[in-house]
Amino acid sequence: MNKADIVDVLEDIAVLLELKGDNPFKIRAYSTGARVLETMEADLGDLIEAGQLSAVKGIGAALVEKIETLHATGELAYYTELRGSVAPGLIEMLEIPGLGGKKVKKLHDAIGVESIDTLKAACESGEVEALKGFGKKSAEKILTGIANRAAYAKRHHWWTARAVALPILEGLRGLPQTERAEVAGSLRRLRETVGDLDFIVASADPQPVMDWFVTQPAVAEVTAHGATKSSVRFEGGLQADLRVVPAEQFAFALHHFTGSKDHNVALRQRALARGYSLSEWGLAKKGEEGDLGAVPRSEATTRPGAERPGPNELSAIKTEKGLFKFLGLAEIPPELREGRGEIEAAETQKLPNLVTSADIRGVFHNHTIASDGRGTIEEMAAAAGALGWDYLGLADHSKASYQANGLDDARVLRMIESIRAFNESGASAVHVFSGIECDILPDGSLDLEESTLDALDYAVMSVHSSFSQSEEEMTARVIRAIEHPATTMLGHPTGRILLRREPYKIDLSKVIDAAIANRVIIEINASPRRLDMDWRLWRRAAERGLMCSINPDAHSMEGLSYFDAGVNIARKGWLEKEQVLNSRDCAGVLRWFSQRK
DNA sequence: GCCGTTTTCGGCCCGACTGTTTTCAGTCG
Repeated sequence: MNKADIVDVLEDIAVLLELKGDNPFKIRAYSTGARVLETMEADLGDLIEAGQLSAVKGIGAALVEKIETLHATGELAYYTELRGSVAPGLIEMLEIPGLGGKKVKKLHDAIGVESIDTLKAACESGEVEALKGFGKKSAEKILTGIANRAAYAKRHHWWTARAVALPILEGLRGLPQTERAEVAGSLRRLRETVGDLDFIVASADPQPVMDWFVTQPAVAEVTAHGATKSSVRFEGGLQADLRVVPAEQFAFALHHFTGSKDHNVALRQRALARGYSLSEWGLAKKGEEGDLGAVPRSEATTRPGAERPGPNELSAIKTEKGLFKFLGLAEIPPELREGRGEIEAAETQKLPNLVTSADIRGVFHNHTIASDGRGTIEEMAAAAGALGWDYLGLADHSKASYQANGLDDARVLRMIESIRAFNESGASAVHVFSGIECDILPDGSLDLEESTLDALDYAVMSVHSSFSQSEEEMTARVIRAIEHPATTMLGHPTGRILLRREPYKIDLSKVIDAAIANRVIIEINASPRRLDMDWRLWRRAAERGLMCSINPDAHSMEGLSYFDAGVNIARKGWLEKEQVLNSRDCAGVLRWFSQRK
């Protein structure tokens, strides 16, 4: 069994234990183990062979044994028994807001609820509200939760979430009571999809801010409305939390709610090692004798032996940068806070100098009316000029993409001529490169004649068919295309459509090796629905010499702006300017193209 | 179940909010 499947089993075990009402810390140990395994860079097989799995922090003797058994046999008696002892319908009940392991267990044990259907019936018959610990409101809330289950569980593309968040953020900043306002969470960390929005506001007068937030026209439902925290759900299902804090706590709250959880845990451990307890409230010095962690701050200050950082020490921390500095770290950009080595890098001044949108001088993978785009050469070039770019690459589909009106060899040659004429007309300061998005056919051969490909400035090779090939077939198919001398870059290497279509099966580590060996670029397809290749793979691949191109896959003039989403992914992948081809000027790009040929 | 400059037991992040209670448990992030 591979690593990803083992991660799933460990997560499953945690959920099942929760439903059985097991020790919460044991449950956490399984969740932690799953996360540690998932984010681990080393190869699991190698680690097991070397007997080093137990050296990984968070994986102890019991997990080592279970992971090794799963890796070797694909089965685990403990897991099988556990699954047999919990009604399968209980698991999905956890998706209903307000229901956790204990309440689900109680519903099951006390009134025999075994599925969402029987739960619905029990709410409607009054059985639930009669249960001790539940009441009329609980039953109503559960029914609402069941009715909206699909919308609640849904994640949203980063691009979409940002469009919802920005007007709210602007509104919050415009309120007279607001001193500072930011959006935190996965949106700020630039994750490819976002589950909910977290707004943090600094204000001495929270109530008007709360009231404004819950009465916005886009709000479909108010799920909490407290003194310092409110939660709403917007049309479309996106949920948002607002927290209002005093100005002196803003940096701590912003950091805390930006996450990720793994990053926060690591940073807290670092603070503890230095004698401080870190929370969204701030930093508190731990007492000399005994731990004051559970004591409210107001009491802690009056307790003998309790020490907090002096006023100078604390008031000096007004920004996240100040917080990191206090802990001996360089400022870690939000998009790197994923618990993947950023703290070690910040400690040793080895954080990357991340590529920015301003570094981008042009983009390569874009379509025109020649295939399935909406703009002409002239219109696309003008749009590129408006973005301040030096050049634009046009790469329409090839003929195998029949549904997209792909170009055959003759049409490609005519397109090259049109682009040459456009460049020579002097009508535009933007230089247009002639390219193609050429289909990789099921056997790994290319969809156009070699002489046609040679006449182009560059070629992007992509898979658009036979997605259901085996991993071996797909990997061999793509590598064959990478080895073709006409190949400049590989387009959307997994074919995934976020929240809609799974990636096809492919061994990307082999693909990356082949790309490096053949000096072929892999793109970050910047379409907000793709963001492929995934950010998690870039750091190691680029360190080993893989070149990136950030490509919006624009099918219209507006689509060019997607490059921003691609820059986000490059930043999450620790990429610097030098590792991104389209941060080079025209001459630099031409040099790369000519060296490949 | 994991961990250890508190090292084989006894902790494990912790505070806000809700709904049910009448002082708190459960959920959530």
